Amino acid sequence: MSKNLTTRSEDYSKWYNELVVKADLAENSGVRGCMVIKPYGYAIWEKMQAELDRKFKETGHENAYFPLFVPKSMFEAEEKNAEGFAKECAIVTHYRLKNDPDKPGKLMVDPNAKLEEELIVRPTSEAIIWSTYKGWVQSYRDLPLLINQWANVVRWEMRTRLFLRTAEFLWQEGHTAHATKDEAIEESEKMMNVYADFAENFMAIPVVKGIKTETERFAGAEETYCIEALMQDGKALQAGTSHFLGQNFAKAFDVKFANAEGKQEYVWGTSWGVSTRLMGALVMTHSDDKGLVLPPNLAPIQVVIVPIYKTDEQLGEITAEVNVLIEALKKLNVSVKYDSRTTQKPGFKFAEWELKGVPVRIAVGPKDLENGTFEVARRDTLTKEVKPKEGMATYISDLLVQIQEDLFNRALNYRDSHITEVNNFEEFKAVLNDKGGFVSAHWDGTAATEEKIKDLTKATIRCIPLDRLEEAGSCVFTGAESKGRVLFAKAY
RNA sequence: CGGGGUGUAGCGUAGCUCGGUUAUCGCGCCUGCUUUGGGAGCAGGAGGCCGCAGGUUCGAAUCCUGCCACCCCGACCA
Repeated sequence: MSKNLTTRSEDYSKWYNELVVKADLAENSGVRGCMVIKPYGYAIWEKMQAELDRKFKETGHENAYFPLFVPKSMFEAEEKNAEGFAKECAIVTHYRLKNDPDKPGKLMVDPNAKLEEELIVRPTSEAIIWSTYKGWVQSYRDLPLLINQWANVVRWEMRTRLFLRTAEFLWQEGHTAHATKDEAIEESEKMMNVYADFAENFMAIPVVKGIKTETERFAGAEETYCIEALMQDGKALQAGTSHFLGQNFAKAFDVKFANAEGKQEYVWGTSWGVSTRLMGALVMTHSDDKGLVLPPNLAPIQVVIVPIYKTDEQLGEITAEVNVLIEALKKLNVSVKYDSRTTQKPGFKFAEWELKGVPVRIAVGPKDLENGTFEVARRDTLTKEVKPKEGMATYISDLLVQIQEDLFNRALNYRDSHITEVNNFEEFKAVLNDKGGFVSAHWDGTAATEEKIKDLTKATIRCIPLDRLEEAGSCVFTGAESKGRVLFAKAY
């Protein structure tokens, strides 16, 4: 395996390869850039799912499921969208194998089982969902339609990258239909905000909210809202998108409704999604050279307790003490694991749980039994302190809150100190190469300039920040008139 | 698809230029004893179609041909 995700470390490839495999996060299956997500990694994904699902329900959405296969004719109905994804589709052309007469024991595609019409393995589900919506919407009373789907999708990328760009990935995709343009725009913005809140408060990943330029916009959308995060190596990562689709899909799939006056109108649409890519963002935002660092809100195991003992008798005493603490922690909804394995030594366990990113480790040994204490270690700061056992559960519970906050603030400081305003192209290139991060610069608003800058520097416009100052300026590249600064960066 | 590289035990590797006993070393794994407050030590042990298929040769991990897979750099992209 090769270098995949990065931290601050310059020599990241080696430790990360170790990490991914040993941390049980995932292993590259080696099949067309697909990814096996191992149990520990999947537990993280499940926590993300649960939190997102809660937020979606809270904002009035329901889950549903649509087919994996999309008939080609249906796929191509919305032309821009189809064109945008055409180059990365897996296609089903046959439905049967048969014994190969030339190679005993081997199978071959049965040429007689060719499909009349090819099936596209969904790279995204707009087509199949909008073709379904046609039958679900007749009246303004049927609107809005607020649906989310948890699914896998396939995008046959030429080059893949663990977590960030795998051929198959897991995601959620929301698809909504509305009676008015304003309502649809409001929905897209709302979901962008849901994502931003999730990234920042749950994953402790600070993000910039913004809109994409026309070049970077989702194929088939009128406007793409996004959240952009900054990784520890200075590269940007698109962490989530929310699209205002206008009436493009409604027109392509003929989704109309009768308004209160009985007049037929096309509905207005949105779609929005986040994927397992967020797990890559998680690693690249918080991890260090000892392995993962998980924010407490996201950690499947928040606290691990490691006993240190010489005899079975000691272990018994320690376990009795630990059980009291575990009960108290559980009452405070802290997820705790007692690592009582007799097959590994304490030092080994310390290293292993650090690799897995467990936020807090508690060690208990004979000394602690004697003194009535526990040793508490933080994963994020790698600091240790000895604390009295009285009030330990509450202390830990508060500490988890503190760690969550500290992780976010640390990432935020890093991000904020890596947004650099530049006013000429020399400076632009220098900052990009020497410092990295976001470069905030004036842009003349043309795709041509965006393209040229990309060719010269590999930096793209990550977004036009929603909170940007509207000010007159001159484009960093052409000197032409600009209405405000945009964020450039090299991106994943 | 273009350019470069690599395939040897679960993982990481030496050997290949210049063919020659039983394929090297480390990690991991198994057994035993001693250990246990930061990835233990010693002793013993198991584990290999040397990517696949042909060819050259008395003899191939090594030379030749073809194929396959993976990685890196580009183009593409969440």
